Amino acid sequence: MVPNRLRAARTAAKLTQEKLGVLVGIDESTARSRISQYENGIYRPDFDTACRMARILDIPECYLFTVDDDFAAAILELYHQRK
Amino acid sequence: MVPNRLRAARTAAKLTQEKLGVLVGIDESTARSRISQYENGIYRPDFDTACRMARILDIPECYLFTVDDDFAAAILELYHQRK
DNA sequence: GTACTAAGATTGTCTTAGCCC
DNA sequence: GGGCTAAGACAATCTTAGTAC
Repeated sequence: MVPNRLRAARTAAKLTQEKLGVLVGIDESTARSRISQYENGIYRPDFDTACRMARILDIPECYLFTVDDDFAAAILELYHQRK
Repeated sequence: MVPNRLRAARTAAKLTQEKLGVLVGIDESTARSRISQYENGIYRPDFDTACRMARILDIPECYLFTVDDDFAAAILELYHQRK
């Protein structure tokens, strides 16, 4: 997962790290720590967790795995066109 | 990573599991085992390995992380349009 | 030759318990 | 409140060695 994509999508959704973590099913005692580790590139979530985050943030899961910024933007467009 | 996406892209590229593994920098003594484990969903590669595989297979890395088949096809189209 | 798998070795993430602003 | 991080606990992957077709 690309750490910056997660942070960008979370702040766009106006959620705190803890709120996002709890919404995807992480225990509230560890949600803050884990999301922070993901956004700072210390650790990577497993694919299922990434998919749940994408669902909450209303983005396609593959957006979180796109390195190129322009291609990432194009994917978001494609996603909203199809909704 | 979605195991079937990797297998589909590898067979489309007409590579054996071992050949793909070696091309992405995995030692030839373990390449066969690891790619097999990835394609059968036993283990998941780390993101860097997935990106190197995508590069060899000429697909966007995010294609390997797209669950929906139709959206995956659309991403491939988008990728080839932009090349 | 090609693909698959069990199990110990290895490397990763997760939780806990704090910290700073 | 919101975000970040060190370190031990824990769970994942990787390598080895071998099987099956």
